[in-house]
Amino acid sequence: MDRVARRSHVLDCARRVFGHKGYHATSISDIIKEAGIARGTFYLYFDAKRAIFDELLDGFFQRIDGCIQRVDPAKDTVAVMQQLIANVQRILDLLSSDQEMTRIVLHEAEGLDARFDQKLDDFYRRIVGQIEASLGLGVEMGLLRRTGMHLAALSILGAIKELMSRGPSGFENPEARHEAAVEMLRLFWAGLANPDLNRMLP
Amino acid sequence: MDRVARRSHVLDCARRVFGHKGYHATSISDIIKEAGIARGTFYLYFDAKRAIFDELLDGFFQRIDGCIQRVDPAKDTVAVMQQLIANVQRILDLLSSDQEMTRIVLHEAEGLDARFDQKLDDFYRRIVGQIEASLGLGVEMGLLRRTGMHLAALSILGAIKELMSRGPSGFENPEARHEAAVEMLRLFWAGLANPDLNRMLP
Amino acid sequence: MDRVARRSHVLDCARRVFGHKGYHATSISDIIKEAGIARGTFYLYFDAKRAIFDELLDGFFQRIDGCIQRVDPAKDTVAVMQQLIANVQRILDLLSSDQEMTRIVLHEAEGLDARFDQKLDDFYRRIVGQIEASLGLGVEMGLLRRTGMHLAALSILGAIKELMSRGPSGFENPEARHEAAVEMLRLFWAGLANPDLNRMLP
Amino acid sequence: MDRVARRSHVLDCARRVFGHKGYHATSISDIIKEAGIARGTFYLYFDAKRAIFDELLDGFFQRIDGCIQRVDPAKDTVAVMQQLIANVQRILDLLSSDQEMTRIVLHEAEGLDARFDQKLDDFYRRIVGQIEASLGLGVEMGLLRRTGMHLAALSILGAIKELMSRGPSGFENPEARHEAAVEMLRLFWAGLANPDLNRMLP
DNA sequence: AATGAATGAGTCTTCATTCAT
DNA sequence: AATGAATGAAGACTCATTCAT
Repeated sequence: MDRVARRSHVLDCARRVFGHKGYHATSISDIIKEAGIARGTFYLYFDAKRAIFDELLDGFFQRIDGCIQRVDPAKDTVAVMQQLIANVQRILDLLSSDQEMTRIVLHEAEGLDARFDQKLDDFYRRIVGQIEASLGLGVEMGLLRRTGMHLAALSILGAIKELMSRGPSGFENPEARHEAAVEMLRLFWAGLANPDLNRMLP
Repeated sequence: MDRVARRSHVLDCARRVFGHKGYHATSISDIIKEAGIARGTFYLYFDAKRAIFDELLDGFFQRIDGCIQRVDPAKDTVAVMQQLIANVQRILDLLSSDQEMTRIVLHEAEGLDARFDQKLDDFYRRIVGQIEASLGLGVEMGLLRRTGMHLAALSILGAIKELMSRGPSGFENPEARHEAAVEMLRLFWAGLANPDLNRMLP
Repeated sequence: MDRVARRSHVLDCARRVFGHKGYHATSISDIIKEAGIARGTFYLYFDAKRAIFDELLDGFFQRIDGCIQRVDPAKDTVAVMQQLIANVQRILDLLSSDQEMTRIVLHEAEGLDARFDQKLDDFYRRIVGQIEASLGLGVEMGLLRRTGMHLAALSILGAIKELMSRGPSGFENPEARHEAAVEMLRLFWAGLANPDLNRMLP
Repeated sequence: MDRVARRSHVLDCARRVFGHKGYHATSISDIIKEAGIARGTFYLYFDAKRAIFDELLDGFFQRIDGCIQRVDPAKDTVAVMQQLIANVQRILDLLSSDQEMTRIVLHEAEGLDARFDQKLDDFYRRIVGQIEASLGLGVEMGLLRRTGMHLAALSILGAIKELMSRGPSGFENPEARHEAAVEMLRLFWAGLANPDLNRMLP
């Protein structure tokens, strides 16, 4: 096994163990046992326990960033909606395809270390920024109202996080994820109100 | 200082340190240094590090539970809305008043220990259940549509969590919190769409 | 309760606890809980954990010493034997009547502390000395052979100790103890007797 | 130093320290100081303080078990006696050669822990059983009387124990040990012998 | 490159003893 | 005399990291 292959093998194993036991409960011993390498070998590839965790996080964040695509301001409202739905769905798909990292990010990655927290915070702010940008586009197109967009962006992020944490477990099914993405759009686009009553709002 | 006062003094100090450094990074030494007591004294009041953290968590959860009040199904829609806003605001007020515990629960409390995680999960499920119950009431009153209520409940929880994690920092101001509560209601009740366009939704 | 009564009450309780849990596993907390007194009160009556244990040991040793009575060199061989049997039996009786202390001395009292070990060693040497003196009397009377008396004395002590440690459990019955005393005499007498007198044994 | 050598080096050191200070008074720090290793290294070879003590005990018990050999019921009474003497002497030799473990077992090993006590008790019962079996052989051969064999077995065990605890200190000399073994046989044989055969003793 | 033995700082927890009330 | 809160030294054990082979 060459350097690169071994490196990524160890990363895989670490991800599995971290996802299973959490950061603190995972020891270097766990990782090298899973990877079938010697103690010293681990430090040949990674500087420290923190470093390998860091790297897992970075890779995961990058993949998520890749899911979000700039919305093309087509004239057709439906086409815009579809792009938004597609963005959400790509994220749900990715998270579902890497449940270990999802679990790590949602449940284990906070409160470990000031540097980790900073990185995580940066990531989330970036996500929120991108959501806000998308919403801004909708505003410009006259599709969305002008106020409360920051709160909305936070809510959308929170909704995705809760969905993955505590949502229905049938998410291995891609259609369930599509359905969820559509439902999210429906919720945030149109709200919960009975359509007939919508106009009484202040 | 009598037993009760000292006990709550130690709890306060522990909360401060946990909030600052996180559960794992906090050692008993940190707590007793902050509290100005001897090592043995700590164990006179608390069985273990876990126990004091547990107690902090329990107390906080209880206070949050106390914030949520059953909505009275008044005939007047506005009155219902006001009750919902009041619920959200009470929660925001509490969380703002105890930022250390808020930080602990949001950022540090997961992934510590199977028991803690269970407790936290139970708490969140309870909250989601209460939100769903409130929404169900709205459905029965004909105010809200019938579908997607679970996703909505998760989103509302997620929204509050993100708001406290990453929301505007001006939350020491009670009016800012009131404003946020109103805005949340507006968002979830009516959605983001430009009111004129609402009816084009599928 | 006056000073003296309380003191001996605490001693009793300590004996019970030490006998039950052993010296190291017994904490001051155990003792004061059993005695129903406060922590500080314990130290009003005893200097330290060691001190109360010491005192228990001393009292017990004294009582055992009191069991052993100088053998009167009667002309009648049978009378001598009876005195020896009576000595052994008194010891067995005492040990049976205070099983806690017996257990402590046999199983817990060694290896605690150089001073304790010294005290215990002194006690056992004294016992061995007394047994040797008795045997010496038998030698002088022409009843016993002249050699190997030290080994014999050690064996008799060892026999009693093993009997109490690992012997039949029916020792609550005084007759069983009498029987054992007689049997011990038979065993050691025949081994020690002046060969010419051996055949007079029962 | 390779793994095996280091392991047995640590065992040796631990035996020395335990023998000197007793189980409770010995800390891991004492052992590693004696062995010249780091704290963590100790735990590389042994799971816990209990574990290393356990291992010392087990090894010692095994060696003692190895000393006791089944008596061959030769026709020649003297040959039987010689075998018995040889058994006793092998035990005395072993105990003399490992005075630290002897001290530990006799003075320190009881009252430490329920599991240790059980192990020790099992060991002693096994020994007593083997002595009784030997005596039973003598009974079958018509050499010994039929009664009191359990007390006799306990006495023989007790005798050996006292001999090693409080016996003459000249036991480094193998001849002194031989002499003692012979003397023990003389004492107990005469006590146990079938009265008809008593006079054949030397 | 790979190994795995060695390290030692750091953690939680216990408990005999003291001392202010 | 009695109390019981407070003390802090000491102990067992863990584990990320280093380094000689």
